[in-house]
Amino acid sequence: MARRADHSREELYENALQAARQIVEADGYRALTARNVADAIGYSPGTLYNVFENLDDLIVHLNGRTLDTLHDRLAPQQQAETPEAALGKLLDGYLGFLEAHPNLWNVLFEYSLPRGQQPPDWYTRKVNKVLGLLEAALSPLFPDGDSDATGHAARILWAGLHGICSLSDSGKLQVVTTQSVRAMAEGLVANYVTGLRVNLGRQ
Amino acid sequence: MARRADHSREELYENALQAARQIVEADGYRALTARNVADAIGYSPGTLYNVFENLDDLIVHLNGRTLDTLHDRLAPQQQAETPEAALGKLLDGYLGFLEAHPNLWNVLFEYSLPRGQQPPDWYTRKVNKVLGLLEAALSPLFPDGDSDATGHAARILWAGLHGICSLSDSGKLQVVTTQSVRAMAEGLVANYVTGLRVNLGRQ
DNA sequence: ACCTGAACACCGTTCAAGT
DNA sequence: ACCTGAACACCGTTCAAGT
Repeated sequence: MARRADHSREELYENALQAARQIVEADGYRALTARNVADAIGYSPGTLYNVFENLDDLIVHLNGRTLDTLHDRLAPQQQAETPEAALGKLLDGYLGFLEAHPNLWNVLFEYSLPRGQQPPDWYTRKVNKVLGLLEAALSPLFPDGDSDATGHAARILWAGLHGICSLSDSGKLQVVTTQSVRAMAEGLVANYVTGLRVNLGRQ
Repeated sequence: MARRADHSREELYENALQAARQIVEADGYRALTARNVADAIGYSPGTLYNVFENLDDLIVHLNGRTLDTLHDRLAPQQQAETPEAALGKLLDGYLGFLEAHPNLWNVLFEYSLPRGQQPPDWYTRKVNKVLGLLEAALSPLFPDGDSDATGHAARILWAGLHGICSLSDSGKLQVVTTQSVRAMAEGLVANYVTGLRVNLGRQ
């Protein structure tokens, strides 16, 4: 067999990522296998390893695109009078994204690189870009422009919200509470921000 | 081949769960396979399906034991003057458990039942028992004895802390922050509890 | 140079066949 | 009644062989 060159390397990359996305959206994370992606683009499994290092690498690229999509959805809703209002908009956008693309969100967070392995720099940059939106919303609470403290608070709040969303996604929340994800997220944000206001004013 | 009856059904159950625990502690979640457990107890894979419904069922039983261990570690440290002090002790205990048994903790939270499937009642009761410790710590903040509100707050805080621990466990936190898990958890608890105090007093 | 497809070393789960 | 072990339908990944 051999060299078909029906598609350039770039076309293969593009087709594979689009197929991966469709497979995930349609059938979830578990259906995202090398064989399924290869089938969908009409190539053998081996060919994928010509374009991607391995399946992990393909998933990181898919998740990179998901981060871009998420950022583009959240970025426009940035102007708001108060941190509370800005966070409310971001939360709406985030939960809206989760509802629109539950399986993509699931891969984004349920997948993790093998222990000890780090994502590429361009990937980390995309994560920080999304986190930047949260920092911008929180920054008025830190009037001395303490960007370190703002960044820390943003990451704590992000991680906290992630806990709510991920426990809900995996079904672990429904069995111990009747609260909705939205109610819990709003409860967390409201009290955390009040706490920040009070404790920052105090010092 | 055939009936050995070297071990009763109860002994097989016990041996399998102990082997599962050892495999997880030594080599992590991924090493927990039916074949590995069967090997470890000296039986064939098929025998496991005589004792457990399937591998999911075995994992739920393992996680049930982990929940018991966690509860027994957290329960003794219950008397404290303030909610803040009580939460500090619980947090210490929880992070201590995580450090002592990272792989068991990982299975407890990374594993989830197939979509739509619910854990057995006895399992949910164990989860709620641990959550009860958190409720007890928070309850002084709700002087009118509003157990619904206490339960909601406990579950929000628990989910938030879970987000921090799980993002850290999967390596997603280290690449975007230099904060320690403990610092983030303390930051979340401190501000959330301050927020609760202020917002509950206000209404 | 590129692609194939068989191969390797694994999975969870089932079940006919044995004692 | 209990246990085995081969079998089925899958995995990710590699690589000799082909064009």
